[in-house]
Amino acid sequence: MSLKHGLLGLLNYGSMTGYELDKAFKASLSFFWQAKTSQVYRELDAMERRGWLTSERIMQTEKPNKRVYTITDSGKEELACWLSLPEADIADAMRVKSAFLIRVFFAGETNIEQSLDMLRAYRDKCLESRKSLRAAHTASEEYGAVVGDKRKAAFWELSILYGEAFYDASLDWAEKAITILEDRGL
Amino acid sequence: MSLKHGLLGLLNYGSMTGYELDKAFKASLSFFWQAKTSQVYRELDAMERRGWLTSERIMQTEKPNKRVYTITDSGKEELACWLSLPEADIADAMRVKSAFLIRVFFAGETNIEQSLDMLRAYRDKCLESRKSLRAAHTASEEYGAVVGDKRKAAFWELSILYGEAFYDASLDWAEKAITILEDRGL
DNA sequence: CCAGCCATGTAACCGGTTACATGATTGT
DNA sequence: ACAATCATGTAACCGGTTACATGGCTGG
Repeated sequence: MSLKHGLLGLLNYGSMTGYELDKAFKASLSFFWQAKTSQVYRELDAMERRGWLTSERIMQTEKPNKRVYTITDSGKEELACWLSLPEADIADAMRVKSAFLIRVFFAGETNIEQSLDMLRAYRDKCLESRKSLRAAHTASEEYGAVVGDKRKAAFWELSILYGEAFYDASLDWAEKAITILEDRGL
Repeated sequence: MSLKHGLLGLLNYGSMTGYELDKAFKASLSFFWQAKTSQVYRELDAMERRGWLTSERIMQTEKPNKRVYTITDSGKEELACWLSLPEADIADAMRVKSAFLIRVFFAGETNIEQSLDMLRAYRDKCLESRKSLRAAHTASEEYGAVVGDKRKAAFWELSILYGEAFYDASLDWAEKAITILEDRGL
């Protein structure tokens, strides 16, 4: 149930509308978790029913009406509880799912050009993602300095560092894989 | 739809029962994709309805009756088609989902000991997974030599190499993160 | 005697995806 | 003129998880 807890974490920084939350989620957590706008609204509803949030409808004339969500004490408790789940649950949280690697596993069924194309496309995507993370990194450093909370900033940095390490490793692998296939003529 | 295609790929090596497929899936593809036994049976049903498979019930007296699945030409076509999807879909296949990283992102809300415990537990799990992949690697090398298909064996190796690179990078990151937090006293 | 393997599934539920609907304001 | 931004959702569907049901044979 990570989407709910991701949203709780963001709302813990301050009250927001569903629209703003959706954008905040996509701007910060989308590297580790993806959610469609329609799902965000549905989850907010469910969270309010559980008493983790309250919402207030605000009428506007110039713009569409909006609904501002605020985390409750019960929601803060739930967040704290989720953040301190024991180590046992970490194995679950670590799990990798990659359709790409299933394709690699079965790529022996395709021809040489096809498998090399696939790997080259993967390498290019990794390069692209790596570049956009570099931008995110500098943006986060500046933001961290503004906010002034060194502890929070340190963890934001760490999560970005993870992403960089991940893409660097993926890139190295892709380049090595391409070289191996080219050299062996497979 | 990776589970369906993973199962197709395995059935393409030879006909099997649902039970055997489930075990084969868990033995080979479970690093990149996880599926419960009950889901495997459900997917096999759906795949048969689509005409990708046929099944034959085999009565046994000493053991429970079984049902052997065989890939059809239409299923082989579908597999080939999936394996040659264009680069556009690779971005989708690359996507990372990690509840653990959401926890890291919000770990600034918890205390020092809690966040260090979390990172140490993560590091330990990585070490464990890394060790079991080393075993899988040697097993795959031996199996590859027996099968004799160098091309297939090369891709099995590559997918395991990916896993090793992934866990090595995760481990390095975790150790670095622990050092940073300890040094800065955060 | 009990654990574990063999072998099949069903039912309910939850979470994620796709497609659709509305409609005013602001900037190029 | 056209796209983007603001702002809300609904409905149907698909994929993954949890819990449950059955039952004989084999090895420690």
